[in-house]
Amino acid sequence: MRTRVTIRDVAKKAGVSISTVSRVLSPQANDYMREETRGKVLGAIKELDYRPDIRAQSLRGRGTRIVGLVMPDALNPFYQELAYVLEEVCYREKYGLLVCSSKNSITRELTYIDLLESQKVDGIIISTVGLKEIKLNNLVKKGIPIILMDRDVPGANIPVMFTNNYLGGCQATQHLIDLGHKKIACIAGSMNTLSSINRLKGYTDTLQKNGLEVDKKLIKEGKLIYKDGYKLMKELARKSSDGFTALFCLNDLVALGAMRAIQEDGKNIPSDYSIVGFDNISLSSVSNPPLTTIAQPIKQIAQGAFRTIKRWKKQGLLKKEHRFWDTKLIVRKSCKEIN
Amino acid sequence: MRTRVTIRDVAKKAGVSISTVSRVLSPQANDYMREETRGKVLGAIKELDYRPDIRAQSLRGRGTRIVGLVMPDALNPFYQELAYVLEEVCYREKYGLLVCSSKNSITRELTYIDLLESQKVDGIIISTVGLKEIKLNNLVKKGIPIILMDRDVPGANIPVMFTNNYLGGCQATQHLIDLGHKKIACIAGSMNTLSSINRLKGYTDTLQKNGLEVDKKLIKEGKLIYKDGYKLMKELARKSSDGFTALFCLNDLVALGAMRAIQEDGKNIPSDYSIVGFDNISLSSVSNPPLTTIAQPIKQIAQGAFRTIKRWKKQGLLKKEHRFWDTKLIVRKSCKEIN
DNA sequence: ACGATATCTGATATCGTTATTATATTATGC
DNA sequence: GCATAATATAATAACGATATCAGATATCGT
Repeated sequence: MRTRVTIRDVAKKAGVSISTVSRVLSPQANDYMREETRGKVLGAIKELDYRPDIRAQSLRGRGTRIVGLVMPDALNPFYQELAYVLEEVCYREKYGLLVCSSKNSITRELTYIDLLESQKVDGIIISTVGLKEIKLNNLVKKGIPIILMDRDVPGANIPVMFTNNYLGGCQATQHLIDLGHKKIACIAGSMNTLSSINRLKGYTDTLQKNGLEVDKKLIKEGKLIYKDGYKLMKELARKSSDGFTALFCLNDLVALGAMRAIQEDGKNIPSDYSIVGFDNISLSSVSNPPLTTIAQPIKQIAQGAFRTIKRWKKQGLLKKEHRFWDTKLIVRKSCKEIN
Repeated sequence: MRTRVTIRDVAKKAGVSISTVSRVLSPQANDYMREETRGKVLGAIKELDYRPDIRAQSLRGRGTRIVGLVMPDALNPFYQELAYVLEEVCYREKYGLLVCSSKNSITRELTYIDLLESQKVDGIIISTVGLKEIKLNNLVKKGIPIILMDRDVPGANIPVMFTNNYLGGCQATQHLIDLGHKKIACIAGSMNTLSSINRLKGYTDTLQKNGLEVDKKLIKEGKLIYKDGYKLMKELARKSSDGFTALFCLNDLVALGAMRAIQEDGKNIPSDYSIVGFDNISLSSVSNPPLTTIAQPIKQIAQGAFRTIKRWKKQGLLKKEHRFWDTKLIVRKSCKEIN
């Protein structure tokens, strides 16, 4: 087993000093070098198939070229797709992405933060379950850029990337109203996250703005998973006396669960119920019928988070940076006009 | 902005030398230490909220505690679930998982290998698109454990973790035969991967073993994605003169696409067609009807790969290690007995 | 009380790189 | 031809940790 190739081996083979090799690897300002020397070095690098050791580089003040992504639920297609686009962003800049799922456990989240801290990652992007202000500020003090997604932590001076969930809730509801629906039910998340609260507020505000009544009986709370969508839709349908004709689901998974429940009962979508989801997960475009939904700006969030990290590393944290990106209505086949 | 906390700061605060701190951090054999001293050090560590720098540790010969996962398609639920269980395995051992999706591009794959090499990861787990023997052996010579999944590369002395795809094909087909089906169609992948070939071979062999004819017209090839499942099922149904009653799909995504096509044509599952998929992705348990499928041993693959890496690092590569794990039939509601 | 051994801690070289500083070589101006 | 500047390379000290070796103190037997 040949041993590891280091900058020393390259220098030896090229017949120059390690400084010269380093100069080829990472040129400084005002660095002169003969083309011939540079050629010799590049030749040796190629011949030995040498790769600089990022750990060693980073010890000398360069970054580790790793960012950590901490998400609460790696089985949720929305986060999977977020991870996917973030990976793409990282790839383009030759960064590695370390994915961590906290599984909604605070302990796990903290353990992962520890790990990322030890790895001295260049930044952490997190949709946090339970990080507190002090912990966050400590991380910042230690020089680790950290970006929040979707959830702000009051008192912490940390950038946050937000989806404009309120707008999404409005868009979904308005779409249904525009199609003539007057009784619109809603399957919501448990009301402990800001994103759920804002989507629901978009829903209720839009109803009221259009002179429609908000009927508490038509709002069901649960976890934003397939199973709960199924279960809660069954509950809603049981009291069909309420006679709603449309349904806004706080995410696509829930919408798909609800669709399943509806179809199981022999009803049709969109003839009997119009449905709008949220997230625009890839599944929603191949469901039966394809689901009308609200697309989250995941590309913008991923790019925004990554760029903020790079800027932060370079120039320090400038000011509290809260960024909102707008959602977009994606019309497919799960809604129908009525009168 | 407070600067980074290092072992030096801890030593200073505890009033000991950095050697002593290091001894607390990573005890050697025959290391003695007074409880009092150890306590002082631990106190200082806690007070300063110190985390050892893995980069520096790894420079001194310890690992980086990172493994890289390279997969061809991060949008395929099967790989997503594989990544999920692998992350769990890593988490338990306090390793980080760097996920890389090659998107079926050889260039991307190579770029990622470069990145992982530079990061000096402790191991690479890869379902490769196009790595060649030389490249692999070079990695090994450089001391980077690499584990293949699903695809062997002839000539390379690299451990491979296999799903027993042949068995899976047999189990699926036998299940349908046991239910009385005589004409069983198959939607296969494009025949350039070993796993597809073996699943299909399981299918044909099992048909023959049971005295049934292999009808080429009932075998459709395509990509193993939802869309192709939909499309190919439509093609199969068009020539309904062939009169098949059951369908084996080479993965669940394809099966779900086929189900959609069947239901769109007003037919029922399992009354009109019995269907078996492959992979047991989480989606398959919530489809309508829930899909009978073949579960891949992803936990075993993930654990096997990880453990092999650790063993390799410790003891070197012992011998060519090809491991097969068996699939398992998961019976749900997409198949029906006929006579 | 002395040396031998056991127990505890510190000084230092090292890992693979880069940044700073120093040194060597060539070119330029007068 | 000689000082000066411009160009090109090398020597060396860090970065943050660990492992080796050496030094200091405590314990013990005789």
